[in-house]
Amino acid sequence: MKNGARKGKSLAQLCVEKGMTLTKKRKVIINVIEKDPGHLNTEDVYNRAKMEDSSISIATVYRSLKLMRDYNVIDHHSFGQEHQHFESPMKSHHDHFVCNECGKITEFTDNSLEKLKINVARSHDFEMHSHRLEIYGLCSDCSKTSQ
Amino acid sequence: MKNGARKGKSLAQLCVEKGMTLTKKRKVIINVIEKDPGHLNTEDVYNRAKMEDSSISIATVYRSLKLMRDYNVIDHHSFGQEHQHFESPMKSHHDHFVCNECGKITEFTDNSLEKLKINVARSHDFEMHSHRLEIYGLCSDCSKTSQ
DNA sequence: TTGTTAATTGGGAATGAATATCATTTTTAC
DNA sequence: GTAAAAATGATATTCATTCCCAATTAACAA
Repeated sequence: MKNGARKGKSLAQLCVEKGMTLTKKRKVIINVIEKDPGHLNTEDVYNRAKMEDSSISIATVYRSLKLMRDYNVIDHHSFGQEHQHFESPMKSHHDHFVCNECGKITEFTDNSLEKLKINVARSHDFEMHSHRLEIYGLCSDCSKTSQ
Repeated sequence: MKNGARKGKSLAQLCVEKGMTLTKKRKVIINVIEKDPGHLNTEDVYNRAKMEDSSISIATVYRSLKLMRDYNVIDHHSFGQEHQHFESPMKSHHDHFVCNECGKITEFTDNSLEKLKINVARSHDFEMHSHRLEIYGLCSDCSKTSQ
């Protein structure tokens, strides 16, 4: 399976395989992304990267993230009106719950949903490369307190 | 059903029901959205609205769209890095294919997919208000020519 | 190593969509 | 009609993202 094959490889390895030059700055950025299991926006990545290398520029962060996006080694999302978020594709594919109340983003996976997506694309003669599903509403915490 | 109940009502009616003031300018904007069956971005709406009322300002278009969004009488999307798109919710819910090559956005509906989304949200104790699914890849035209 | 060339970078300017401001106009409620 | 509230137009502002260019670093043949 696609994601299975990726597991075990570091983000750095993936970047090299795709032909990206691994500079010092990029290593720092990659490191930041790999360390964090959640969703990071560009500002987050920048702030954390600066802790390791204070000379790093926001432009480099933007460029590197864009590059990794283009090379398909990281996933990016833009939830609603929010800024772009990035996450390492090391983990297998998942979708998101976005809470309209507290803004919390939770991941979930559902195999039958994944299969259905593939079927739907196929039946519409669409060659699927990627997909994303976001479900908006109230997370369990917020739906309790709003009663 | 939710969308079924909406069918037949005009966007203008919906706005009034929700408590929005129906000004001349807003009528023009509503008219533009209702006329177009597809996806409009803010610039599109502005350009078309100006044909009916040349005095209309882009600020008013932004304000009106934002208002209608907040009142849940129109749907908005931001596909990938693209700008926001709007569409009338008169039509029943649908998802989108987004072609990475030509940028074309196609709608599709799949009932079993819809049901599955509901089930998944329920089983994760998430109170679903809305959802969106986008499938990225190559449309049938582009996947042919790229061979 | 060293030199040469290409790629990367830092910092600040530029871009562009979206929002805020405020004086003026239109709506609404009476 | 009139007064208060809401909406509008024009423009300024914000803010994430990208561009620009000189300086730095990487790649690699000799």
